[in-house]
Amino acid sequence: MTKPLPCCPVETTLLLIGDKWKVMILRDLMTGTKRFGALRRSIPAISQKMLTQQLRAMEADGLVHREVYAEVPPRVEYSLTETGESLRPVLDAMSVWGRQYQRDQGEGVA
Amino acid sequence: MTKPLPCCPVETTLLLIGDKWKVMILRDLMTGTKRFGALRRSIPAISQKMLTQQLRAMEADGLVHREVYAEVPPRVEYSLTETGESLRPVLDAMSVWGRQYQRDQGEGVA
DNA sequence: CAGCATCCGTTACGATACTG
DNA sequence: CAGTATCGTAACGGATGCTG
Repeated sequence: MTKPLPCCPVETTLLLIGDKWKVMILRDLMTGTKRFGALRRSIPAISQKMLTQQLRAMEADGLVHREVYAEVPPRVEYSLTETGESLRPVLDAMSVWGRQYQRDQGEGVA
Repeated sequence: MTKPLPCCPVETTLLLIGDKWKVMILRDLMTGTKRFGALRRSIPAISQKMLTQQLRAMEADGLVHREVYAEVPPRVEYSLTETGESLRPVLDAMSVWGRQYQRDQGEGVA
């Protein structure tokens, strides 16, 4: 057990998606199955290490499905599991709030 | 500007509440105004430094209101701003999902 | 192409001590 | 009571090089 032991549901959720990269990966996979390289390209500035790491974590958490094709050159496709899909409302709520917040406060930000 | 520059609304939200401590503080303040010491006592294992730090950040972000009473002994009360209050649906969504997730994964958290 | 192992700098965080 | 300041460690995360 490497997890810092959540005490409430909110924290559970946060442990699973409360990460800059994870939400971006999720957002990306929300639009459909993607290859490793595609994810990497579509997420600016993410290192390969981080991408692998986060994907593995999310796979272990049952949010992401990893399909490995034994071909040459190798191909690995990532997609959301049902559980991962079920996060959509949560991410939407965050997105809606974030947008509203930016309108409220982010006016002065150039 | 210390913020890592968010590119999408989801990330904006995450930057503001995507933190173990912040959600706990928010949850706490959702039930009403609380003093510094009360917050500290109600949040297990948080260091005083972290509490101050997070509260200041949230204050700067306009989520939390800080009321200082010039008395002896000093008293400082924290409460949610309207913006902070508006996070309730988001936290609720996270809470609902987290609870469902725990049930799905059969994680019997003692 | 996808991924792992290693090194290594930066930052986060906790513990502690001091102040109004 | 509610902080601030300092310090040392631990973890995070990026860059690079090697493999199937």
